[in-house]
Amino acid sequence: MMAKGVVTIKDLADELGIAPSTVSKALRNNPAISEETRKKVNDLARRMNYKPNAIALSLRSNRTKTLGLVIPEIVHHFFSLVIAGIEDLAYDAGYNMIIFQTNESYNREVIGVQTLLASRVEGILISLSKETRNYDHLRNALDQGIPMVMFDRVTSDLETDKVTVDDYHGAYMAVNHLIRTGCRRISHLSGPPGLPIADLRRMGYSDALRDNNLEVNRDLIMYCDNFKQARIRTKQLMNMTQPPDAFFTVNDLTATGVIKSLLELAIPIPQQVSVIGFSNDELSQVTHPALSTVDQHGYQIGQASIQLLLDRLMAQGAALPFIHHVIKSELILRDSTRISILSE
Amino acid sequence: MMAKGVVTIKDLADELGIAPSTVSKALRNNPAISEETRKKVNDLARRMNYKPNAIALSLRSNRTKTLGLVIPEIVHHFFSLVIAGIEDLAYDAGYNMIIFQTNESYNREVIGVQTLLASRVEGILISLSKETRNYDHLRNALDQGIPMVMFDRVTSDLETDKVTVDDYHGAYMAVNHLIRTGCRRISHLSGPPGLPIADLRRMGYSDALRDNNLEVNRDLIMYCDNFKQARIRTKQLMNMTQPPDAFFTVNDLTATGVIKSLLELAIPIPQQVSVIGFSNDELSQVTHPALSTVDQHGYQIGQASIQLLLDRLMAQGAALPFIHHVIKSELILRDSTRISILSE
DNA sequence: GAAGCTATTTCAATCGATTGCAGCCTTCTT
DNA sequence: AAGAAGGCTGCAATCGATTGAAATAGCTTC
Repeated sequence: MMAKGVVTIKDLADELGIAPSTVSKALRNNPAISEETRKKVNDLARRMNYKPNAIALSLRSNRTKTLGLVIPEIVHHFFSLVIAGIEDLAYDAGYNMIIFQTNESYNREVIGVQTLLASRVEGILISLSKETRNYDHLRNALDQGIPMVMFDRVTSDLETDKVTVDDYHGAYMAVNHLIRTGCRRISHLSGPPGLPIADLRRMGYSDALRDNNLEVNRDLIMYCDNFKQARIRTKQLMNMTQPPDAFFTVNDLTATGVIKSLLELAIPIPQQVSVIGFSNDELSQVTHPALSTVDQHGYQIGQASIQLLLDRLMAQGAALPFIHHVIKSELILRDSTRISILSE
Repeated sequence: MMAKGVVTIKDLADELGIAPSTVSKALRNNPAISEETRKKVNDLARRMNYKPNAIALSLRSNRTKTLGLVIPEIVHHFFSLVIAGIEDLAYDAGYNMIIFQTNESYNREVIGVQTLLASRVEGILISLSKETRNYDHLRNALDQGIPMVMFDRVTSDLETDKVTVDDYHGAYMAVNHLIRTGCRRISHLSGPPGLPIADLRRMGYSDALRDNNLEVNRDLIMYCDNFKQARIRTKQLMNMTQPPDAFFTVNDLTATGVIKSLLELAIPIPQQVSVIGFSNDELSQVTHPALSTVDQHGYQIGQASIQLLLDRLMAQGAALPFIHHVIKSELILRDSTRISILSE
């Protein structure tokens, strides 16, 4: 049975000795078809396990029920959370997701977007690669009328819906908490300048200091966003004549490097030095002491992004205003920071 | 310019006053077309930013250049590594990936596979959900001639290519190392019975004990595979009159729970108690002490899986033998285990 | 000048499904 | 008994691109 591979409407028609168009109408419950024929067709379709060819349907309807996702790296807890959020809602709305990872390469991002366009995705979700400075590939997509939502790594050069976390405010809250618990020399291990999320977090850090009448000391700010570098930088910083009494890092992995180095130096956390990361990765609950951090709510970012895209698809090209949805970040206090000692 | 949306071959033909078939042949460098026409067509195509409609091509050629991936959860370091391995090679081979996550639900797995079939993917990569006991949805796909590769969570009920990590051997190596470094009462925190990867790791544990003439003590084996439970179980076990001197856990997150509890109990690691996890997640280098573990090589598993699938697609349905590719696991020794003290 | 060649181009069918319209067959009406 | 009406079914075009076959134009040759 069914050695021929895939069953088409024509196969059903031939089997029953009727026209393909009749079969099609019967399957779609067109009222012009008699009850008898309808039943015959449906029965046979079930028996032969007929499934409509989505490709043919797409060609005819010009709808692919497919969305494209372009993402820097899947192997990041944050991004995989975003993907999960997107997947879950896309699935409920009956959309397939084609996923491209750019590995932070601009070239792959361009090719990815082009491939998605060739596949006739109905919409695109994208988080920009670290290298991306030119947006022609995205303008191209927008010109073709493909709706787009940028999330997390966005640019103000394009008019699209956007979803970001309030990096600035998250950083501000974190640093403010450090100050309120008595820290005065707070070091910041930051991401590369020019990367918006890193810049925003650095600004939040600086502004929190200023608002508390603390000077921003450039010697305490380093560009360092991974575990290995953090190990080195921490020891350098702790060797200063006036070492920091707290670290605020651009991500959790960097913070774990700080913690590890501090433990090796036998510096008590948080009694002598406090540490706050950023992301609330899985690993933040696992360190000793458990890491205080800022939750980015990746799953919600994913959900908000796909929701904006679905809304726009629903609107059928009606001119909805562009929305920039800012997801609230949340300060998660664990054991790498002191309990608030200053109350106002 | 280009307000009409997407450019088709017919648009080019109308613009030049020639037939669509001529345009098509010119674009594909058919020798029957004059140099002059070819140039005119290619120039216009570039100017109007013509891109062939992949849907139409798929319908005609019956090739979608798309593969399907069904995976329990994206938000797992191991699985995201696998996806990355798959993505990278699929991309190089010119294939798109449609991804479905089942969230460990059998129903979603069935729907996912059916959707992939409707989308006419050319092949399927799948890691079974924890619930899956019936394989009709997969047999269905195989009957339609869709090649399939199962990875990590596989079943012997189906004849397909498979890629797994040598869980048994990894566990055996881990426990053997514990014994060689002097541990005698080794507890195992295991995954649910019936889940092949958990069963294999438990067997590796038991066999290593037996081969070293140690008894398998059922009191030291617990079903516990997450951080929270591990915190509780560890304290229970350490309260025994003869507490364990080592823990081997089914995954890294569980191991981090053990470490945290031991630290709280002020039990020195590895001097009094050793710990080995399984996976080599990002978090294993982050604990204090850094966690010894077994690397599953997720990225390679992904690469091996997609390679098997691509090979089969290349073979054009020729009857290749089914391959079960077992990826070597690797014991990663960090600071939660002692240095080998017994040499033979 | 008619037949034959060659170089180009167009026609038409195809992939699988959908759908407005035409057409056929019954049956009812007058 | 002829014509109208209504119920079903089939025809053909369509979506975008490809490709073998047919057609056309231009040119040579005897």
